[in-house]
Amino acid sequence: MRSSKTRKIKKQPPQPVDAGAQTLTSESPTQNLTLLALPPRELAVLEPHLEYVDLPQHQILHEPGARIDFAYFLNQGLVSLVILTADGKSVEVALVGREGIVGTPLAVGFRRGPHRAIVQIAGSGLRIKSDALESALSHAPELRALLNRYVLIQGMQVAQIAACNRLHEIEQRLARWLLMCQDRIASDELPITHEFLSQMLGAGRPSVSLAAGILQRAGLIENLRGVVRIVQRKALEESACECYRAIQSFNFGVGTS
Amino acid sequence: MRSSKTRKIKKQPPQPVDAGAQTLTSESPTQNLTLLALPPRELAVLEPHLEYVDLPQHQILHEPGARIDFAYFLNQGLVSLVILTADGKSVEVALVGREGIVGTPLAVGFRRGPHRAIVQIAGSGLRIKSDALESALSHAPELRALLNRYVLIQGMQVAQIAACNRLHEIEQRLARWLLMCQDRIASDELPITHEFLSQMLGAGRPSVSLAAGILQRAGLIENLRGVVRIVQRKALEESACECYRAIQSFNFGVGTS
DNA sequence: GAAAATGCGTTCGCTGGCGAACAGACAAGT
DNA sequence: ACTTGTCTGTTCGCCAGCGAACGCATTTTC
Repeated sequence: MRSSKTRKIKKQPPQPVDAGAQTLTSESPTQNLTLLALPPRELAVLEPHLEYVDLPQHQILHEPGARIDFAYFLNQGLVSLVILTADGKSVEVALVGREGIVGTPLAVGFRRGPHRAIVQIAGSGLRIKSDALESALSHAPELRALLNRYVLIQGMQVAQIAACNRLHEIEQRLARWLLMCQDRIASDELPITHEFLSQMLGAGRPSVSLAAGILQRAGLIENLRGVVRIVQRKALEESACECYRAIQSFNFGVGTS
Repeated sequence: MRSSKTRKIKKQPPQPVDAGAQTLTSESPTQNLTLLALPPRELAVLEPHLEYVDLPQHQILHEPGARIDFAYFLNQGLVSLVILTADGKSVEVALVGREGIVGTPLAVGFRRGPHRAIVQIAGSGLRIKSDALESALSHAPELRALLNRYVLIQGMQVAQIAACNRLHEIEQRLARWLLMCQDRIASDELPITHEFLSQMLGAGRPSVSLAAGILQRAGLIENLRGVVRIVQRKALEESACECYRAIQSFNFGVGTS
């Protein structure tokens, strides 16, 4: 059992959810891969309902069991889907960047989901109201197909994480997480604390610090205050488990024949 | 590392895959909940392509990375989706009974998936060729919706298992598995060995025997040779983790507002 | 009936990781 | 300057579970 201080993952400084919201203009095209893959006609259907939002670190996009009011198409940054247990522990079960969408339940008409969606690395994105998305879906078959495909792929990734959680040790899992994180953001400096890492990996904080220390002494990463810098990307891949490559591979080659 | 004897989950007695195949007749209506939920018009689209099959224990329906030739709608029995690692270990990541479908990748047009699908408890079902399913999908919007919804729900279940694998102990996980298994078959006698259980739970066989011994001494179950009998269902639910109820709840209440 | 295979129960040494605790480094605010 | 809060590094006792091994019972095969 964790202390009550860390039971809630992070106390939010009070900030209006609408901070930074503005309409998408043609001067600021999206970088979200799902939106980019849409045919122009369908993008035009969505566009009037898309709203630009900044996503500050640790902002919570939706809570387990609560209404999901928006779907988010990320431009940059990283969102974790997390399961919280009754005794205050937590594990990350999926990781979303600009390749996907936050709010998958909406893709099949559900308005609630069992996960917390929390911004791990600050970024930005376009959001759309649940109602607007649902009515758009009936006029956008390609979007529907893309989202359903993404739901399946995310399921595969979750399954791999399930196996990894059971079979692999913390050092390998830490390496995997750092790599998956770096794949989704530009920099090689990941602004994240060991405490947060421990909650993503479902491990104790000392275990994370220990594993991170080993990786640091091996010259693969560097532990700064609230920042992990990736020094030797290639070597880090070596010390990650097979799950890393497996999960990455799901983003393309699985389908079609 | 396991001994080479147990590396392959089970050597199959050579049996023709088509054993017991025959056409679905109106005298043998399906018990598969997905098929039963279809409007008659769409069921009629599928029916000429559905083929009855017996599913003997330990039959493998598809292998990771290999072509998926059929989708299966189970009538009775239980199929596990399993991830195999390079070093010969295995974990179950999902469990399918008559509520769903085996071959989810086909729902979005993929022909391969990363899991092994293996029959845990013998049963029967209706299968359909991948091609037939895909062309049927374009004329059966309700089927498409049902399958996509199932893909999402299965993803939620996998996520819960991912958390469970990380956070809960083997005794609780064993109880969860036995309950989930019994929910999907009629009897209270589960024909499964500790060895298989250990591969589903991603644990060592002695750990399973030990946990099963504790549950037996507590009067909750009875360990026979190749069979686990559930004696005190209610009490068994008590000793399972919260994940059991969570996973069950996904099969209904999550969606719609 | 004998031999072989299968499955369960149990033991034992070992280790990864937990949980609690404390010290020291750094950052921000006053 | 001092204080307070945050973050990392490290220690320590403890235990769940691993992996290998052995004995024994039951079932299957020949």
